[in-house]
This record gives sequence, C-alpha cells and structure tokens, in this order.
Amino acid sequence: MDTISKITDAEYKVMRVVWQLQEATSAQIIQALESTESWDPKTIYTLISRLVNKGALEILRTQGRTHYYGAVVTQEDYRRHVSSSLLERLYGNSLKNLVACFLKEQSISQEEISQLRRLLDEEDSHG
Amino acid sequence: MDTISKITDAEYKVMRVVWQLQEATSAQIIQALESTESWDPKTIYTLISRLVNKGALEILRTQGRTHYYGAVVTQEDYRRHVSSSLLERLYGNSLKNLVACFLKEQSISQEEISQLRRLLDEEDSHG
DNA sequence: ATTTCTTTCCTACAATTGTAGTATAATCTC
DNA sequence: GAGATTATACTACAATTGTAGGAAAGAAAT
Repeated sequence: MDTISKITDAEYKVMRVVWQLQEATSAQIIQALESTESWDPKTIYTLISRLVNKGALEILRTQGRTHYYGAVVTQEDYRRHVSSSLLERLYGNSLKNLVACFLKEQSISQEEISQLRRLLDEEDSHG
Repeated sequence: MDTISKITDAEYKVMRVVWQLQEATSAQIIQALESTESWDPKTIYTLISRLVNKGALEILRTQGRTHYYGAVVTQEDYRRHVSSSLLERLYGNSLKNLVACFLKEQSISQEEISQLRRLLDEEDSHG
C-alpha cells in the first residue's frame, strides 16, 4: 500500500529489472543496469537492500551467499498508484483533462489518437 | 526548464495558490492554505522563499515590507512537464497505454469515457 | 515614541535519497 | 587449503525536503 509511494526514482530502476526478469540476483540486476546507468555495484546493492527493507522486494531463496530477489509490489500496482496520484494532484482526477493537455500541446501523433479512439470504442461497446 | 522538475510536493501546493490568484502576498498564500494544510506560517515563508530561489516564483513588486509574488513557471508548463515525464518513465511514452491502464482497473466512469471519445473525435476531425 | 505585530532573511535539524566505502564472511581458483 | 574474489550487511556523507525557530526591521496601535 504505502510501500509503493516510498519507492524512489533510483529504486524504481531496480524494480524495473526485477519485474522484467521475474526473479533476479544482484549480479543480474547489476548487469542489466550497466548499460543504462553508471552506478557503482555498491550503489545497486544499497538500492536492493532498501527495497527489501521497504517491502517492495523480497528474498525468494538463497543459494550459497547469493539471494534471489522477487518483486512484492507488481508493476501494475506501481503504475496504477503513481498514475492515480498524478491524476488527482494535477488534473482533479479527470483523465479527460490529462488527455486534453497532451492533445493541446500536439505532443501526440495522429496515429496514437486513432489507436486511443479504437480503444475507447471497444470499451464503450462491451465494457 | 529544469526549474520545474525541482518543485517539490509541498512547494507545488504554494504554486497552486499563486496560479489561482495570479499574484499574491505571503499573507494571502498563508490564508489560502490554512484550510487544507496545517502548516506553520513560517513553513510557508520558507517554501515561498525556496520557490523564489529556484526561479519558480518571482517578486513582482514590493509595498512597504510586503512582497507581491507571481509565478514564473505556468501551471500548463508544470503539468506538461510532470505528465510527460510520467508518461515516459512508466508507459514508454504511450498515452494509449496509460489510458488502457485506467480502463482496465475500471477506475473511470462510463461518463468520463464518453467525454474522452468526444474529445478525440473532435481532435480527429479538425485537428 | 514605545510597544507590538508581522514580513523577511537566515539558520536549524531530522528524514530521505543518491552515491558509495568498510568489514565480514562465504566461494572459487590454483 | 591460502589467496583472490564477491555478496551481503552495516556505516557514511552531502544534498534535498519538510518543518520550523530566531533576528532584524518596517508598520500599526496606543
């Protein structure tokens, strides 16, 4: 619940790796982040450890001295939580207002607009 | 530019008041926040002062010892910035994915869906 | 004019966050 | 099995953030 709102930006990048791999050792996480972040492995150990303390990750099992970590918080839950609070904070809970904001600034392609319409049409017909 | 990403949660609440009032003295800001936040006036002075330092607010003029503050960053810019970075971070820049997420969890009313469709129809026809 | 109130400016301080160093102890290499 | 490596646990430390206290100086009240 409140675990989610306590995941910081840096920690989120670790979570993303675990979500993708389903379960991961710190070595795997370090390797996965190598290309995108220039973090010292020690930094990543710290982030993992904080995530375990916060209850966002858990140790699934241990082989020798190596832990296998798994996500407690799902990516869906995380997205939902973060998106909802943005919607509330900035748009008075109106998804329409958010979409309108993107439309107005033309940062969205015609293609994307069509896709969105199709999505809503579907939802409307058998939602 | 980067001013925006440095506005914190607490500071945002101050910005909202200034956006609404167009220009405001600290006394007005304090009064406006009285009902929703239980902040010591000193705290609000600090937030205002930090916002001025960050370049998010400016002193428009001074009457006696009282400053009149105005927003440098517009609410539109702020919304756009925050929304865009969420979209990028969580949804690979796909607005469709974000909307899909809200639809899936049913946190959005039928009414809202219809409004959204109308919005997109308009955009499609003469956008 | 003296006291009081208020607005600023500056300082403070604990918690969180990004970023890592140390110590320890378990494994792998030879 | 002794040394090199490495995963973990614990500690560190500066910057940011939430939250406010104190000093100074102008304005308002009497």
